[in-house]
Amino acid sequence: MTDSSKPTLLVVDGHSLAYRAFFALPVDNFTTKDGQHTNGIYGFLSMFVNLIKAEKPTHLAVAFDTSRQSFRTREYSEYKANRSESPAEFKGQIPLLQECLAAMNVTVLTKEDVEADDILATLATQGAADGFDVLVCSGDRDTIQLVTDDVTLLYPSVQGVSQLKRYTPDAVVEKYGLPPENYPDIAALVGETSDNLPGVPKVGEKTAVKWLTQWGTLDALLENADKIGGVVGGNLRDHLDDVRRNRTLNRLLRDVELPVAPADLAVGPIDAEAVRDIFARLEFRTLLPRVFEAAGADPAMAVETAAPAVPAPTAGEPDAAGLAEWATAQTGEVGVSVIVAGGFPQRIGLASADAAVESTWDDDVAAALRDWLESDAPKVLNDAKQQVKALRRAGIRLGGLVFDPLLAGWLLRPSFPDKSLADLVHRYLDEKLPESDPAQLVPETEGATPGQLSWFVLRVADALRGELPASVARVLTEIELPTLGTLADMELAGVSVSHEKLSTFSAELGARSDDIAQRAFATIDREVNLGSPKQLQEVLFEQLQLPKTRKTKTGYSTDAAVLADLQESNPHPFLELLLQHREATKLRQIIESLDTAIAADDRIHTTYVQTGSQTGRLSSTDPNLQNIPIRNEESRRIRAAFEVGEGFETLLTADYSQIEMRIMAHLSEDPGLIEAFVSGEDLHRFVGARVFGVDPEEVTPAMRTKVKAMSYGLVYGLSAFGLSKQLRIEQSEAKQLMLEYFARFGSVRDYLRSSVEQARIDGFTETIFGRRRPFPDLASPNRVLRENAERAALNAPIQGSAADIMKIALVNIHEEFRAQGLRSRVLLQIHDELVVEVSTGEWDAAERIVRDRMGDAADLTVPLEVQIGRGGDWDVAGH
DNA sequence: CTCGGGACGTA
DNA sequence: CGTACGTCCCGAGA
Repeated sequence: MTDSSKPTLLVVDGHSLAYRAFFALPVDNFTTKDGQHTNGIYGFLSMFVNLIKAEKPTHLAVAFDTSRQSFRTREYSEYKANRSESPAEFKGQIPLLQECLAAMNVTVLTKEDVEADDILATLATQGAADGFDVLVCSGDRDTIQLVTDDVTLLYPSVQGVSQLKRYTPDAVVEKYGLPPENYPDIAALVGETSDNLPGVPKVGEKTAVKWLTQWGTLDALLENADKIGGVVGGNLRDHLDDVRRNRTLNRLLRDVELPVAPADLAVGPIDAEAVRDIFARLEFRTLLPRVFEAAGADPAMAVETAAPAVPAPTAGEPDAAGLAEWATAQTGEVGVSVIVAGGFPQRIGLASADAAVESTWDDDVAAALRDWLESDAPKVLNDAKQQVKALRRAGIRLGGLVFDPLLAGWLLRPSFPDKSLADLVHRYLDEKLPESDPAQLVPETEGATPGQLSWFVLRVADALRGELPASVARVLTEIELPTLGTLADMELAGVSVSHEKLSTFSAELGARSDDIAQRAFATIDREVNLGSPKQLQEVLFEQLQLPKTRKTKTGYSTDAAVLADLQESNPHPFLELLLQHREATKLRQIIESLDTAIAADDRIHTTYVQTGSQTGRLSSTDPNLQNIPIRNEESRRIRAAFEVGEGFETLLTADYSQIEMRIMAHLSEDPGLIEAFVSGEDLHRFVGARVFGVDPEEVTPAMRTKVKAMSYGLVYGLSAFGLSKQLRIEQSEAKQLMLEYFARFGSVRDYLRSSVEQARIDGFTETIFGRRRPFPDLASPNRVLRENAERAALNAPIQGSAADIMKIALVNIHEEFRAQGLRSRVLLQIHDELVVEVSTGEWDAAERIVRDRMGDAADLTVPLEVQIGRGGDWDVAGH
């Protein structure tokens, strides 16, 4: 037991423990979707938090080796020379582990020319002298020499890093028969295979201990080596130098110069935001609460963030007139927070830099504030869309929205969208937003009031503005904020969907999938759950003995591509039926989820997540209307259920043709590609003619398919391997195709190469309009990670520019419809397509506006071509 | 009950 | 060994 009155210093050898974890944990279970291996990090941290929870250290440090070179390798070049190079998969984890520790506010120590254990020895020695109870945690047996009454060693057992054995002086004596300070003598005699330090042949621990007990010290033993008989005595005499060398090398340095003393290592509060970020990157989920728990278990490690330096102003509660008076008197920006309940405003709070007011929302407040809310007076709202929607339901169209911290935060860091004001307050103000605990009936802490929220919103906005590069600030002001208002209207409008059409189709599919299932069961003489990949694997690979397919984390793949391959090589009726069953049930699921999403107004109101992608695209949820099937004839019946609403004349669909290839032509300035688009010829026919050296009319469908796949693949960073797989052609042919392609469109290759190179230099990519996306992994030593980043970086400016263009077009169309007093409205955006509900008599005007505003949304070196369709439902309109 | 994985729909 | 998303179901673990 440690003396509870003394502070406890815990020092850990990060390298050796992470290395053990690396081999103990299966890498398959610890790889991020990007391919970063995390088993060493996970295993170390898991052990580490358990250790903190159990030992509750007051002071803490983790030491790492800097390299394999140290003073020991200089003294004895063979030192550790038998160790194979540690795998690259492990090395790449060390910087990330150090990042985790930094986020947890744990001091990380390294020093050139010494090993981690020397740092531990130094800290342990100083700590004991300074009155600490010291815990040393290392996987290197040499640290046994550090054990004293004040220093306890925690050593991982053979079971792995989760079990730690405690070495006190008594425990050392019990295990080795000698006190800790003699352990290096034993080790010097026996040798240490893992350090490539050979000892005396045939001498093990037993003999070493016997000798040392007999002679008292190693020196005495070595001096009297000639008195020892037998073969082992001879061996000892032959290896005296080895033993002396071993003893020199296994003595840990206790006087390494360090930038810190034990007292400087006091455990501090963890940086909750940073921990969340790095853990999210590493895809650690279960570990996150454990870290917080371990941190919370000790007040010294508690997650705490400073209270605001200046407390939030107490919000006044004037009456409706007073509220309006306060608002109109403001000359600067005003923070606004509308508390929404059931889709309508419930409370509203306003704040300036030093004052706040708030009120419950009622008709009087709405009437009093309407003019100001609708005016251009500058306002800042966080996550404004839902508040804008609530106000519109209450008959007020918010004006003067100049900033939204949530959007700004996403533009700065699209890979970690901060989800709430609290996240933003923490990250950008380093303060804690007062929040009441919803789990408590009577909350201990008061949450911020609407007026105070608004005050925080304003301050976060200021902090964010300071970080936004000018080009990104323009994207916010000119693209994102106007888009926000447009999306609010689109969501409120919703799209009319026929319950009848859906339910008829669903019933058909239900009957069909049951029938298919029965027939499938008949072919294998038993019933299984066709929706269970696990049960399917049993059927396919055990019962039917089909050849094993692509490996997955949990076994072998049974996806559609794999099943199609199997059907070709090993035909079996079950395979075809399974595919049909998948198709029918998938469609049915989509239909059912759409059906349940139809609201009381017979329309579906999706939610567009403006911060939902890393490239600048929107995403759509509850339900997702951006993935409604279209690829086969039957699935289009789903689109047919999306109808023009009552009181409107028709649906209009408008989509950009080949917008990404056009952006590629613009960015690469490739003369051939530009000519293709300017000529107005079918793109793939034109490209095919160039690549295959024939006239455009001689391009066969097969040739067209190939160049089409090639062109689209370019935008994604497709390899020859991928191209060959997709086209089911030889890799050599795919390679040849790429060579021919680039021979004719060389600037495309130049552009793609240089854009990734520029991103490597800048650390980010940029769209035509200045939207940025950071790519830290372009510099990663991990090849998988780096190459993934390269493909994403290749794609980001193209996909992102397309997203920018569509947003600009969408906003312009929406605003022109309103400016011209049309009832027609945009309902849906599906990345490069818009669905518009056209009011009676407005077709010509609407069609012209859509075509023009999509066509002139960006000024590229190639024209933006738009295809328009018309019909009473989405299926017809989309043709 | 939550969570990860597999599968699959779209651009 | 092709970018960007969201949703469903299953099965494992709490």
